[in-house]
Amino acid sequence: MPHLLLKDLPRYECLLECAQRFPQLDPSACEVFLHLLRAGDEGFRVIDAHFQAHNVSQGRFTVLMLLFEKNGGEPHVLTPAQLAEQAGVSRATMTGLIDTLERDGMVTRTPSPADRRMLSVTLTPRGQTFLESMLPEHFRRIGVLLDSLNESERRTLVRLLGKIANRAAEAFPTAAPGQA
Amino acid sequence: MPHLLLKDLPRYECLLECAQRFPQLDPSACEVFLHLLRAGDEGFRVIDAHFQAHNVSQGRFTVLMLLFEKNGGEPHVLTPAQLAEQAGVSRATMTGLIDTLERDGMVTRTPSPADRRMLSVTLTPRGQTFLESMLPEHFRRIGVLLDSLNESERRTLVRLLGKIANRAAEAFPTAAPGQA
DNA sequence: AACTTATAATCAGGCAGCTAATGATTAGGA
DNA sequence: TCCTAATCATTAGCTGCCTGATTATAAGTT
Repeated sequence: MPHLLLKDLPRYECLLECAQRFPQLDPSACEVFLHLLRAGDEGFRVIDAHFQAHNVSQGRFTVLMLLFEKNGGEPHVLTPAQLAEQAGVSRATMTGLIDTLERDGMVTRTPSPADRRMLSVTLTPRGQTFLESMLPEHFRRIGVLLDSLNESERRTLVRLLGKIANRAAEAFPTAAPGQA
Repeated sequence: MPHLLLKDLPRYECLLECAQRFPQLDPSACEVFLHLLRAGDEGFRVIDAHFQAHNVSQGRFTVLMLLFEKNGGEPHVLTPAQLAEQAGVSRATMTGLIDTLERDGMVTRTPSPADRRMLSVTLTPRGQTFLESMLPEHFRRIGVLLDSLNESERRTLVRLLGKIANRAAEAFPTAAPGQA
């Protein structure tokens, strides 16, 4: 599941040595890249452990959050296709996610009166309660992960991470975006 | 496969609104966290597309790299257990990875003369050639991803990402470390 | 009405990682 | 020597995600 399958990152000297053999290797770029994957993996591991304790996967959690009724907003009723689009997964995957969530009583499928091909997916009261019970710890964990960075460092991090993500999307656009 | 299943990150105002309902939610921490997962996912997507073009998974690539003979180093012959340890996967998973790599002629298993329970896994010439042919593009992609950051920004990023990873490992240690 | 095209949701099958259980071998202790 | 415990690799079966094919419905064309 993790993106980086390495217990320990290679030392910088090792990157330098490797760069002699492969002139394309930019040691400081590789170092940043490895740190990025590791930090992402570690952060994900922390929240995923909490997910597993509540018997929910990242995918199912995302679906619940997309359906979650915010403070005074409308009920957020979406079709499987809309959910798949916003979650960035294929419709087939979304079918499976909704299957599990429906079996667990978190969401319900209701046929659409206008178009019989379509369904509406709604969060049940049980799903609402579930989220409200687990979200505090979820947010607490994220807060702990970042509590050693001050506001200035956080702004810097957001800016630099944004640069990398934008560069990735621009230089290597996605070939087949999910379900175009 | 990605860690973050969201096409678009929530707006900051949305985090602020949510924070009114959940006092544990630290908006700037959440923003950094979302950016971290997204940047990690995007970076991984870029190198994984290259892996797929060469019919290799992240796991198999890691095994090949662990066995890769550096400039003048020794041949890097390892047992499946050592590979699993260094790659951070279970031994069962490593068995499967080696199965595939051996079927493709990238590595060989040889019985250990000293201890008949053990094997040695070795990179074949074909595996060596394979790595040498794909690594330049691999490193090139990492260079492109980071080419909009100067050296100062890279050092900052390494430092801040390191802080997060260390905080994660320290505040939320892994419960069952692979195969202890 | 009949035909074609597009779209919604689903089904079938695959792959990568995991845990738990198994068989073979080694090491240590009485 | 024999018994027990530990270790190595493997197998079997699970989950979560994926792609590609399938079925039902809708909409446009003639």
